[in-house]
Amino acid sequence: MSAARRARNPARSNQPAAATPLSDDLLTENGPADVTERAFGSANRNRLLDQYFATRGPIKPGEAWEHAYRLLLWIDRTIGLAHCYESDKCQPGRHWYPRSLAFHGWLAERLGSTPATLKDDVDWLFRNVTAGLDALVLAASKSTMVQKQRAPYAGQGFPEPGEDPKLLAIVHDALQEWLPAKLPDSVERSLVERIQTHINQENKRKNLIGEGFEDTLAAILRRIPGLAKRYDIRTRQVLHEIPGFNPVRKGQKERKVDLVLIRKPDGRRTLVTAKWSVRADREEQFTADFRDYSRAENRSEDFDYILVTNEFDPARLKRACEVRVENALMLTSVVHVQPQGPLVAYQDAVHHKNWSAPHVYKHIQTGRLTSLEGWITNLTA
DNA sequence: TTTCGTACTTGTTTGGTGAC
DNA sequence: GTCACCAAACAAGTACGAAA
Repeated sequence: MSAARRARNPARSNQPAAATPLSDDLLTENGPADVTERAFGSANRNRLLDQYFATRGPIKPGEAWEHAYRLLLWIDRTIGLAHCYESDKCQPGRHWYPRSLAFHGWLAERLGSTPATLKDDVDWLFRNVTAGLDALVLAASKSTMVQKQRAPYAGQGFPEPGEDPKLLAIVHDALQEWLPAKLPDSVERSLVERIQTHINQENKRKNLIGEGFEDTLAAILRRIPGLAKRYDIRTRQVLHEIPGFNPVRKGQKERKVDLVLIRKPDGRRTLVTAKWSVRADREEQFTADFRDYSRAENRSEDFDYILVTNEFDPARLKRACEVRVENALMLTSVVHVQPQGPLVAYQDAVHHKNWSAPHVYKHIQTGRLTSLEGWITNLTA
């Protein structure tokens, strides 16, 4: 990467970067001054992570999962419970609803919260990313630039941004008994815009969970006493920039590793694939990545290949623990943010011999499926 | 500097199969 | 009929690199 490009994309330099200021045009009088144009981008994520940890001091291995959940775990708005599985299967009456209830209650207790207030104790990163974004989006629709763009069409009845007659009808229908009079048009538009912005922001969460999970893990590891001194910790590292790996052949695509830990005393390399959740297509990717890493390795030395995940599905966890390459387990370790979570969720299924849950229970017992705490403790040993 | 295409991440939606 | 499990298509956003 050129120096000029690195300057334009400070996040890729692995160095904390200052937030990019917004143009004045997008700021309201009361608008946020510190919201970046790339609110979900690396620079803003790391700025917020620094802010989150600024008052918290060093982290003990046993606290790592709490920080991961406080930062990233969210409440599924359709059921009001902590998200642990696909939304459709968690709806009331379906088989993951009681499991979501169990997990929600357990988590509230463990975080010193209550089932009612847990929503305020998790999802810190997303709530802070979007805190100013709502105002920003609403301000953008009224900015001088927008007024200028609409000027040639003034008075021709063009729809205003955010007009949604159906949504408005729902609001009116629900509130007609309590509304003394029709709301002014400007109030109606503002209300609809705020509702739409609120819903749209939720759709952006997945973008924070992706690289945000990698950044959160790195931020936690760097704050474990002694770990940052002992390991070189890098996120989204190009494979050939890791000691002992060849560059890709000409014409082939560069490989990046989600998280890399290089032990300073002996150069032992730990390649981490961080996936908040797992799907079948991503499982295939684990194997493809591992084969590429193995082919590129040029020291003839072992390296560790670790999956860190928050997947709750027992079948997917089981497969991750058991996937083999050339008659050996492919993953050195499978790390779950907090294995007690899945166990609490599907305790009803751990004795069902034909399901995957008992296998997951066994993998946890044997240490094949370990916790964030267990993995970090092992790193510091 | 801006625009566009591509690659990548995530969760959601939809639909299917097989066991019980 | 219910549930676990599987798979593909999709949606939304970030980031990179090339071209204009």
